[in-house]
Amino acid sequence: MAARPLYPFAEIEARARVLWEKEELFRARLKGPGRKFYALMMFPYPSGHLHVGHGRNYILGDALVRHRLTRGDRVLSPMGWDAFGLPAENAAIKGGKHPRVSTLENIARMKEQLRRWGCGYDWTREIAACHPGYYRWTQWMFLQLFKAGLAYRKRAPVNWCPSCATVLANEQVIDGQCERCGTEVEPRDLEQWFFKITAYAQRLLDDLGRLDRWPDRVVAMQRNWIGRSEGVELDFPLVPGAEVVRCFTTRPDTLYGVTFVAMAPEHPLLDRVCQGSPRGEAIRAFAARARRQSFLERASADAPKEGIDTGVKVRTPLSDRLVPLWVVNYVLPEVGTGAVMGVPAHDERDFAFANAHDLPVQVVIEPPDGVPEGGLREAYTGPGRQTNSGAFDGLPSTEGWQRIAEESERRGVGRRAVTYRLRDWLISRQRYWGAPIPIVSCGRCGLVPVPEEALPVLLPEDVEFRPTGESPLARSPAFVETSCPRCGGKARRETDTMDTFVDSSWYFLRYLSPRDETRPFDRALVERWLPVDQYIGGVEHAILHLLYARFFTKVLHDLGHVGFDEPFAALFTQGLITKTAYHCPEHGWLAWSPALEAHVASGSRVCPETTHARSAEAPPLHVSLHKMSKSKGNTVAPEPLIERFGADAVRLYTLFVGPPEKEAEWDDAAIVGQYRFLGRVHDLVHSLGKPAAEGPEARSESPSPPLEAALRSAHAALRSVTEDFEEGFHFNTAIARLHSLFDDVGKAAPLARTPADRRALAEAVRLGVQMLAPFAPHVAEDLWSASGGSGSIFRAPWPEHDPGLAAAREVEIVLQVNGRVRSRLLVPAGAGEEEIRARAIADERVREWTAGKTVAKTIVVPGKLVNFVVR
RNA sequence: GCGAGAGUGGCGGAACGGCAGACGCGCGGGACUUAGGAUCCCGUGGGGAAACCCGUGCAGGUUCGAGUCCUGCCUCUCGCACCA
Repeated sequence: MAARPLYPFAEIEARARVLWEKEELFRARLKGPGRKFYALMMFPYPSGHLHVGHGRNYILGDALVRHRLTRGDRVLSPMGWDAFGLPAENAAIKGGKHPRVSTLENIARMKEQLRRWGCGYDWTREIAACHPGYYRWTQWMFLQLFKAGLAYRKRAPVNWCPSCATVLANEQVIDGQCERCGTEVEPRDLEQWFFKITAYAQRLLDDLGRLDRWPDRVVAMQRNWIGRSEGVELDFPLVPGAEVVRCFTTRPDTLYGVTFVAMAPEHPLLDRVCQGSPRGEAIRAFAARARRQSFLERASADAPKEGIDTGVKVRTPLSDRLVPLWVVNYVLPEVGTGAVMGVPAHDERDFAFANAHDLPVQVVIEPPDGVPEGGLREAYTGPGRQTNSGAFDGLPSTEGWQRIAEESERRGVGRRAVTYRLRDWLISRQRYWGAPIPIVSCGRCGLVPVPEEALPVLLPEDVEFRPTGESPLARSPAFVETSCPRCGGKARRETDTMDTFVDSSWYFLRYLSPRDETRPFDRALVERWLPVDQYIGGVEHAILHLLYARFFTKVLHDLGHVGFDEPFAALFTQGLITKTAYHCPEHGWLAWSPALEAHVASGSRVCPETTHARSAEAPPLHVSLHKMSKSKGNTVAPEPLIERFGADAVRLYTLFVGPPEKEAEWDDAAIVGQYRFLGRVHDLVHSLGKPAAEGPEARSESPSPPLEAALRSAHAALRSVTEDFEEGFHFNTAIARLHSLFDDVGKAAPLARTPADRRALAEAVRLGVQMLAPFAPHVAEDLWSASGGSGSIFRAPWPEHDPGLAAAREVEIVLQVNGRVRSRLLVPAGAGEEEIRARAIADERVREWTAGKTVAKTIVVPGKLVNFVVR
């Protein structure tokens, strides 16, 4: 039974939507007077339904955009769809619809959701990554990188997800599992396409320093991810032999402590080593076994450190000793040079390995407390004085570091080097629903790029979606068989598609000219509108998407396509919305339902899925907070809430739930508070109606104290709410102020008697409604016209606060004795120190507390407090 | 281990070094109702009859005054991680 609504939000919201559409409120004016403001919200993947967690992003951005509109800025707030990707294809495999069909349906549904939330965009600029008019230019981007030598193909050990039947980028592997389906990832050697993002590692790192309007957290994560380390490459010659094993180290100061050298089982010198060793076969067998382990297994901290002594020796540079060469599982081919020098005394891993395999420990950095009796019990990794280090003895290790690096360079046995953790970006996917890589493979000409004028390379419609490890495109002869653009001979198309992160690495450029069929973007417009003034999105994209978009922008800059090299001037990452999720060891994640919630609230920890007799021993429910996700069944759909409380109340609650950069726990029940508030405001403003025409006395006379107080409250609120829009976006406190303001106004309203009173009241109401508008835009339109405003409230300029009114007329001074509040005093706002002191001393309560004691000191903070220090 | 952040009522959360707990939920009481899980009003950190006292993860420190600043811990969250 639907209770009668507190106010007719359904009609009000429908009317407001019509007004905004008629007014074309969000239509961007790309040229003309006024400051430009490019507000960008990360475009969503069209999964089918937005939940309230997504809403936080869009509502925050919408409030910001609406505020900017009232500031007279030329706002560009576009929206689009990150529409390629695995889920649509997986759905097709399950026997459903073609990915194109399901994607378009999802887009339509989600667009309507955004509309119902009241989020406004310039829909004339809508883009979808799966549209040929878009992916044509994604392919164009690929060609630019290819021509610049930044896209290349190579056989490489890659992360393979057996369930999704595709390779994954390093970034898509979480704890050794596929980020999408959770299946354990396997290592495989495959021909793959890469973007050479490592060529930009240093610049991506350096330019982080310019991103002063990005969250520190995100900058730190990117820095971490790029993972620069400075060190020295040292050459260890095989003895006998001409080859050298090259080791990268960040601790050249420990060179004299090397007691073995360890290399990865994938190391290119492995064959050569096996030939020179009587144990060749055993080494080969060990290496083959180690290679089958996943990188995760080998790289995890508690994995057993296995290795085999090759019997081959290498000569250490400078220190000139013969040490054994080992092949070990814990050295990875992709890191550094794929070989490390082993210094058990000063490296924890080497210490553990040396202990397990009886290798000597040679101390070369003196710990501050000396070496304990009986040798080191653990590796000493701190700084100290060089010892047992030949000519370098006695130096502090920091200096030893430099001197050994210099000496190795001078003798040609080493060189300073920088390595990065960042790997090249693997962009090929053996899947259908993505942009085809625009390359043709010709027996005579090799890999030939598709000419730009021949783009797009269209995705064929009729393919089978069974995942086999090969792209579905490979099974479409009409797609595969083609002619070489260079020699005209028979050729085959590349059948892999691009990682969807490629699509999203440049979309912010396309919004400026979304329908342009002649070029990817309009340079003149892009130069005028980029970088994005405010980017808003989830912190989950702190590394991947943002790093790739920065990379693309730098590449486009270097190739002369744009004049800037950072795409996003300011970034705001909002915190996740979490909700309690229920998990049962037997039944997995249980979909949330009111019944389940009640079940758990009743104190039961027994899984409700188990209804039969043995339910007493049924597995218990685990209840914990989780990010909203479909797989955990704890998503909250906005529709029922909008139905019951209206979009404005849901918006207010979403913003009110906590500071936007922090995680917040969703609670449906708490929305009612915002709903009640809006109901009160609605009734209040409608009961006051339109202000009558003022006589001259309304201006000249001053309002009575309660009305003046309400007006002062409005101006004070305006000052602080305006500040919230300038930085931080802490709309939770802004909304709290509006609660208080309308409370004050509601109490003062019945006391209005004179024309001056009514004028003050009308102004307080008008300011309150204007401040409310960005957060609760629909009802604000209604209140605007009910209180005499004309046209859309978003066409009215954001008000300026009156500093005289925003400051209180009287202030309360706290009177302390020894730091404890004992009394209070009301003084005029501008009261000076002497006046306050005199009145404070005269205060009766103060006299009681200071009686018989000596006042040692009196602190007076005008406008704040007086503190008497007594003994 | 490295990096970032957070610990405040029953809950979400407020507090330029200056009245701790704004605002909201919940809860208690009342009003209005045939009725209420609607709405409105009042109350709501703990102790105490009161005066007052105690309270912001723990231990110190600076200060007239510390949730806030400093030192050292503890716990939790997030990111990275045998990274050579």
